[in-house]
Amino acid sequence: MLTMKTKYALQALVALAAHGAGSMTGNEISKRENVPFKFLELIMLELKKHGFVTSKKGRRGGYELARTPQAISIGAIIRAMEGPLALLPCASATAFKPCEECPEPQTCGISLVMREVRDVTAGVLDRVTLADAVQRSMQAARDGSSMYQI
Amino acid sequence: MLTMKTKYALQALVALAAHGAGSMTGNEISKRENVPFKFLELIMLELKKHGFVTSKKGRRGGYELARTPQAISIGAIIRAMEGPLALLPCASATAFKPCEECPEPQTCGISLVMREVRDVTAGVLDRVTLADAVQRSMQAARDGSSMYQI
DNA sequence: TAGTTATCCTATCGTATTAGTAGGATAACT
DNA sequence: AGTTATCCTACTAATACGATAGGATAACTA
Repeated sequence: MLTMKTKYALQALVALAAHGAGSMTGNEISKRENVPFKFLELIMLELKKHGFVTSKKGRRGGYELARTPQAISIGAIIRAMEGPLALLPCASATAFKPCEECPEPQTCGISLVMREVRDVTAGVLDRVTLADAVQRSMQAARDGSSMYQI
Repeated sequence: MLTMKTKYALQALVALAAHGAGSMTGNEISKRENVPFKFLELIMLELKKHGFVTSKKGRRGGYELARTPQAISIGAIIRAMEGPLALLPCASATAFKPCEECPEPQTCGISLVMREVRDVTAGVLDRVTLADAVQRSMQAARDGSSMYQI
């Protein structure tokens, strides 16, 4: 399970992506996404340090995506906030660490299974971007509302 | 990331599967898998309550798989020890729970992405069994040793 | 039947993480 | 100068994690 921090980060970035060009203030994001304002501030700070957003202080300030929504993958966000995607350190591509109790890390069956899980997980998360998330959301809204339009 | 408890549980069950027919004592599993004995006891108790192993007390006692290794999936073990496989409650098939802050849970882009991740993750973990893990391990050992036999 | 061996069960504990909250410093705009 | 927004550090209550401890109970053996 993802932490609330990571979930809020995803919500904030998707909100910025959906908002299009221009910036949003912390207050706007907080209200739109129902995220506690002061907590959101910490998260935006972290997102800025990781290079996902830029910010401007003072009047007419706010946050903006540092890159296009097509260039930011969900996987990159989760990795930055949460750490590796893999279920075990010995199955991680980006942060591999053998289990010290494992006599044969190369032939450990559990590790082999977890590497397969990691590959399919990363396969989705590194391919899907903020733009995709926004688009899927709009598509689902269209599909849902069409039920009542027939 | 899985907790140590879940990882130890997987190690213990794979050890039992690899051991074949008959039982292993907590001591044997603990030594073979380098898991602290008293911690392992708690884990085996939990695995028993979840129906993965049976146990016998006293001399010639020990733990045994309750079903064949082919009939126990890695996913079932992880779910029992750790909870749902999904990254968010709103993306879980077995423990779905909408985000209370989400105005439109059906059309949330993040949720849609996470449901896709859940599906591919469960696709692997619910398909792969203890028997598969043991077999993959043996296969990897063969492949590895053959490098030195050419 | 006494002793040994193994699981069963409850309690405890130090550390780290999580999910925030608080309060002021700093920068930018009017 | 005043307002508005981000920046930064510190703090905190609650929970989870990774064990450890100690005795109760059941089963087998001599």
